[in-house]
Order: sequence, then structure tokens, then C-alpha cells
Amino acid sequence: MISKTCGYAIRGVIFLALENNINKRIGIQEIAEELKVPQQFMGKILQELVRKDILKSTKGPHGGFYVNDSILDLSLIRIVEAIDGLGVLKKCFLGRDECSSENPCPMHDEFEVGRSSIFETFQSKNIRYFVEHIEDGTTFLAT
Amino acid sequence: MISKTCGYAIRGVIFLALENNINKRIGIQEIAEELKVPQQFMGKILQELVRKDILKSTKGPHGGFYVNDSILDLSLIRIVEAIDGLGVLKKCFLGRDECSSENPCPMHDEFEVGRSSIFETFQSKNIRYFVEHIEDGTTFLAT
DNA sequence: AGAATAAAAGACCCTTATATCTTTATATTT
DNA sequence: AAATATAAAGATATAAGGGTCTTTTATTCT
Repeated sequence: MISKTCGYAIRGVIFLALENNINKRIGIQEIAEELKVPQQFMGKILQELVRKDILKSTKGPHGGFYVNDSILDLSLIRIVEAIDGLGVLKKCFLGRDECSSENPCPMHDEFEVGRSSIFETFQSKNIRYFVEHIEDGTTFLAT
Repeated sequence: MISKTCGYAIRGVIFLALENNINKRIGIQEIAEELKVPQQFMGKILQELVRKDILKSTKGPHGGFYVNDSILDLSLIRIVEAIDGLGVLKKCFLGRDECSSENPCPMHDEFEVGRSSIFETFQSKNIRYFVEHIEDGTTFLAT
């Protein structure tokens, strides 16, 4: 389904949204330690999100990554789009190049239910939704 | 989700089941041409399925791969298990090592619907089901 | 201005997935 | 027995994903 890279990206964005404070920048070291992910690799991923205008960053002392309130309204699908591209959610399970409802593989229709449920979740759920669940203590970002 | 290799494996098994005839062996060249997949690579994959007792093969002139009628009752999940392992269907979308309903990531419950729908399809659908749909002309293995 | 700090950028490396090539073993046909 | 056809097996090649290291650039602090 989505790449590990993209999973890290989503976790990074949610983490920054949790700490959201326009005056606070969070260094890559802290982010990586909290999320238990490789620091340099996470840096690369967050840099890409900055280029895609999903995050902000500043260099120098007290620099780091940050977001503004609008991040809470961001749909998860935007992050998937930025990192993996939307194709990742549409690929044929059997590896056929052309696979669609007009020219379906044997599994196409069967898997359409699950696939579209997953797509719908990426599309309809925003960062706010996940932030609230983490603040509850019912779900977890790290480990 | 499942690997391209596993998709090829499923297509190979369905193809052989379509041509199922205890006296007929089908060479890897024909299989690869019909399915439009790389011949040598498909050979490797089918060899693995022979080792896992899902297919049969014989060498020599008029040799090739074949199946017997029991293949029709085989659940797709057995092929996924043989090639990718079942873990592939259970991996955390966000890349957490430990992710379960007791220790869920923010997306865990949301995606459970789609994930279990897909798992259920792999589990409940057998080769016969797909063979019948292809014989209908409603679904396609090649391209 | 100079030193310190932190992200940005680029080069590089390791692993896995995907794919090909070559050789060997086995079965069939003549 | 020899020739032939075919899968099996092993070595190798290529590409992508995941990850690290080093240098550069921008910012802040003294």
C-alpha cells in the first residue's frame, strides 16, 4: 500500500500538529527521537514536505520544523499525494498495467470495496481528527 | 499491499487452472507470453509454487507446469502466504513495528474496515471463483 | 564580525524487489 | 545411445526503497 517513507511523513506531520505553536520550531533530532525513526532519513522526508508547502522550516539556532493552524484541515491524502503519488492507491493487485472497471483483472471488483474504503479514509480524515485521538491517549505515534 | 511477484504468482495459478487438464503440461514460454510477463522471472515464481506444493511440473520434452482439480478449491490466501507471507496484509500503514488494536497507531481503526475486507476476499475466494469469471469473459488475466 | 546552530542539499551506501543469463538435471523421442 | 526439449538451479544484473554521511547555506547569538 503506501510506502514506509509516506508513513513516516504522516507521523511527522501529526507530531508537528500536536505541538503546533507558531513560535515553536522543533528540531529534526527531537522529532526523530520521539517517533523512534532514523533522524537523517526523517530529515529528508520533512524537507520534501517543506518543498511541497505542507510544512515550514527555518535554519539556524532555534530553527526547526513547524506548521500553522491550517495543517489541522489538511486531508491525509495530500501527504500521500506529495510522497508516493496517488497511483499507489490505485495499482492493480495482480500487477497488470491496465486494470480498470472496463478492463478488470479477476480480483478487481472483489477488492474494490476494501480499496475504496481505504481511499475514502485517506481522503475524508484530516490531521485534526488524528490529533484529537492522540490527545485522548487512545492512539500512539511512537515505537 | 501484495508484491508484484505475488500478483504474477496468482495470475500464473489461475492461468494453469483455466487450462487444467491432467495430461496437459504448459511450458513457461507459453505462460509468460499469454500473461505478458517476463518469462524467466515467471519461471522462478512458478518453481517456488512447485516447492510449496501448489503446482506440479515435469522436465523434458512436453514437460511444463500443471495442476490438478484440487487447485480449484485453493484459497488465494495460500498463494499470498507462500510468496509474500501473511505479514504483508497486516503491516502498519504508518510503519510502526508494533501496531495492534491494543497499541494502535492513529490510523489503525480507521483502516481496519478496508484491510479486513481485503483480507476476507483473499481468504474466502478460491481459484474456481476467478476461473469462472474469466471463462465468462468478464475479467482478464493478460496485459 | 565571528562562532554556533540547525536545516538543505548532494553524494553515497545497503537491502530488497524485480529481472536476466548461464549451466545443470531430467524426461522424451529418435 | 544420442539428440532434444524443458524445468531447476544458481549466479548475476538492475532498479527502487530505505538509510547514512558530509558539505553547504541560512539564521541567531555573542
